[in-house]
Amino acid sequence: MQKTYSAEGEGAWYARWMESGCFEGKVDGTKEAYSIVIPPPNVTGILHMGHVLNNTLQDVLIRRARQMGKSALWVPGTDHAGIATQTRVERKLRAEGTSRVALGREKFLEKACEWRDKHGGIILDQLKKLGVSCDWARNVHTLDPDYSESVLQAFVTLYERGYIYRGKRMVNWCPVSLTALSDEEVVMKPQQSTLYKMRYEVVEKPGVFLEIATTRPETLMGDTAVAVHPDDDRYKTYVGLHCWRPFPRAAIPIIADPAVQKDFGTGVLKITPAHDPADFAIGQRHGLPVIDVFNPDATLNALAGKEFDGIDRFEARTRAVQKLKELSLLVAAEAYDNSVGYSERADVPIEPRLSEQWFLRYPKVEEAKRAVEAGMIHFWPDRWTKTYLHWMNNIRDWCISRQLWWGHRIPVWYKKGADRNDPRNVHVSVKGPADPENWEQEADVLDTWASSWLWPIATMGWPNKTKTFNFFYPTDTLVTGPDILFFWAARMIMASLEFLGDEKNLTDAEIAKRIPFKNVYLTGIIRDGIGRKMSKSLGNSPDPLDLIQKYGADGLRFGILSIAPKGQDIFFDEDRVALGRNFCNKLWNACRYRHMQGELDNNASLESIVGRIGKDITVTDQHILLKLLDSIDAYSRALDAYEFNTAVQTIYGFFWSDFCDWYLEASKLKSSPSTHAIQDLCIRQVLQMLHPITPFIVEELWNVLQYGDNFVQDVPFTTHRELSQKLQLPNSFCESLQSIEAIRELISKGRALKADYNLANKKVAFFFDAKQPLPHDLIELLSASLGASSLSMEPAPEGSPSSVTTMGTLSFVLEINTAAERERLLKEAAVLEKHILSGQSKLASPSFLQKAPPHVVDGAQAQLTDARNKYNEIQKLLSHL
RNA sequence: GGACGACUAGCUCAAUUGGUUAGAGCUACUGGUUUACACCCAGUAGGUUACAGGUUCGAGUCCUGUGUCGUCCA
Repeated sequence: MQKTYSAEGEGAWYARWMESGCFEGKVDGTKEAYSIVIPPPNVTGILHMGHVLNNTLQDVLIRRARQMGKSALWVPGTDHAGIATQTRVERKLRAEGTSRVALGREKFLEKACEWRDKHGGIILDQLKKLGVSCDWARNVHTLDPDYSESVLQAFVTLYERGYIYRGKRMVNWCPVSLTALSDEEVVMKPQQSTLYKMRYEVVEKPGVFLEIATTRPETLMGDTAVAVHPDDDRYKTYVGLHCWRPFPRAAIPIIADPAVQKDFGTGVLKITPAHDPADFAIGQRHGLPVIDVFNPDATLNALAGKEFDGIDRFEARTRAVQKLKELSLLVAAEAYDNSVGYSERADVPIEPRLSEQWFLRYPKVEEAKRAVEAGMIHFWPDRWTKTYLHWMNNIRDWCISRQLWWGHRIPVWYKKGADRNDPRNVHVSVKGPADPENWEQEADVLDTWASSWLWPIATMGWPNKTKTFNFFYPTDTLVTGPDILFFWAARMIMASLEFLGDEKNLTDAEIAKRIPFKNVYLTGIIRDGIGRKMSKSLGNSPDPLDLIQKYGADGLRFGILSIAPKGQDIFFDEDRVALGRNFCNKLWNACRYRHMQGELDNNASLESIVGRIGKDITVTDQHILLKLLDSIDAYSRALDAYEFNTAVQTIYGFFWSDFCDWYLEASKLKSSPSTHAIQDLCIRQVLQMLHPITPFIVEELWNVLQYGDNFVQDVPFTTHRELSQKLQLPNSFCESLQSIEAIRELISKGRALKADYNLANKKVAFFFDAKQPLPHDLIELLSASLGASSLSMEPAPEGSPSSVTTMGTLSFVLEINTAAERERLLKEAAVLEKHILSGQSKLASPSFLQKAPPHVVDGAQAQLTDARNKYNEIQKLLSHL
């Protein structure tokens, strides 16, 4: 074995796993099913740290399920990411001197498919480098023919059930992507903008002006009214009159509407129904005309007036303000903080725009709430339940149409040349009309989320009832980020409840059968060292592949899991990955050391190893066995509660501190078949615990130490209960826990004493004045661990450097610096004095003695006694100096 | 404006759900070629648990308020 572990062999192990088909999700009635569907990454994306975290967590769950003897399926796949992909393909076309429009829909889609096929595999290959154990043969893409059919079927079903409608509404319009967006794709950003105050002259009272506040003067050309609150005494007399819109000059009515806020600005609002959702609603109530002065790309059109025609919206704002100034209508321009909706993808302010779109009234909202409230679906951490319910309670219809070409084209056809609003001229079906030449298909495609909300059911074959579906559905755990709780998780719940059976109100039992997953684990968001979200634009995200290259996939996985507390944001630090790599190296070397100690005995099964442990075992042996059992228990409980970092820390602490630093060091004194067996046992169980976390190195070492020919994932996990039954440790062993802890304290004190006298690497003659006789093997251990040239079990001559411990006083003989030794002892005495005082006052309090539980009182008493003993001993030492 | 979360050693995180002297790793510093490992070993230093009150025999933990940061929703 090499002196340093190298992760170079990871690829070879992955290839062997793939060859064997061990990640295949098998329908096997003799086993319990366990399944996960991957949150499909964007097909043209590349791996980032968020993917690493998310997929490592899923891999931990799925590998652990296999170890527990379940038949596990992890379905991988990608989504087509409508806007993102189309934008990138269009960019490429522009670079080639052509365009989407020039090519036409069919040619463009060919190009887009080419692009997808070229880039689409990248992220999947990257995931394989990370070691994830998906059933790759089942890889699904949202634009695959089968999946597409599911998406269209879902649309048709919802249409038939009356959830889908088409209508002219205010939508969030992205002027760059030239498409509508759903509310969820709009992010509010705080802005420092300007509040303009301008005045409109009252038509009926020349010379009288109304002052109006607005942040968007560039829309005033679309004003069709001015509104005040009906109870606003300042303006009551004006209601019913008109005022002059300055340009294009026109008389517009002054109306009263309760939606106007009296205390905002001047209390007078300009009403632009075409460019503001609230104004649109007011316009509807008052029958106002709608004048759309914008083009789809947010330049202004001829309705805004000749001088604005073709001008960009922000330039138009400047010009409109200028013009108001020239007309002496601008009263003030004040700094003003507000929030503006931005397009999530294109990162430009969205325009509220009136357009013809397809909308979905969400189905099964009540049942979806019920599923979570009744605990059929559990969020981890639980607090997300509240966020989920809040969104569900304020849910609004979903704009599902997108003015794109890349995606699922809406399966609606209109009779050529006929009125589209007449239902008789509309055909809705998966296959399309029988006489296609007489119809034209809807141009829009569906929102990508309107395909991925079917992910758990469509990847398993819906609408067909497949064997896979029957066995593996519902899935067990969805692992995802809180940022897509609404986008995706909530919608999947509703979709599954709606589509898996007849349309009706569902009973709890029916809900439980239809839910897509039983648990939702919300990961933290990965941030950089100073708390910023990792993003490509900031350039603060390391490339996971570089990290894998540098530290190995195992190191990366270990590192990221070690800082993944439950649902908390994660401050990424490359040092943690180094920690993971170092741990792998430590593991490697411990195994190498075992290998060097001599021929391996029979390691082929747990039974054979346990059988090799003889009756000759020492206190040290007993101690490590108890610690091993504790660790397995703590590890299992942590993973059951999705506390991944706790599981990692448990293994780390046990293996590095208990096993390597103390047990292996102690066993260097004398090795026996029993100690070899115990080493083999500890390593074996550590490897089992590590398999979900660092699968590559585990597989390698499992082979090196000849634990068996199966892949580790197929070896049944040895639980705490099974192991303790096999070991049959007598209760008396529990004493070994305490005595070893005490010995360790003693050794540490002795080493510190040596270090104080700059003797750390020298052999020293020690004296130990023990309170109670020590067994022979512990004396040996003590002597060796201290680096003692000799160890006399008697008090040292008076005036020797000493350290006081619970077990007794440890000293060595040396010509000492009296002043320094006194200072050292006084410092310790001061600490003890503090403890004694606090212990005394506590035990002097009757209410403490009365109300505190006995074990706490006993503990305080024991502690006080110990501190007093040590204190007295130190006083004695001081008096001899 | 509302909701949720966080605040513990220079940094990243623990603390068995209110119980004995708040622990690890990293960093820093000191010393180490003890034949598994310098990706290592031994040791030292580092804390008024954000702040102010309260409940309690006992508070990092529970309650109230304040502050700072983050996320989500208006």
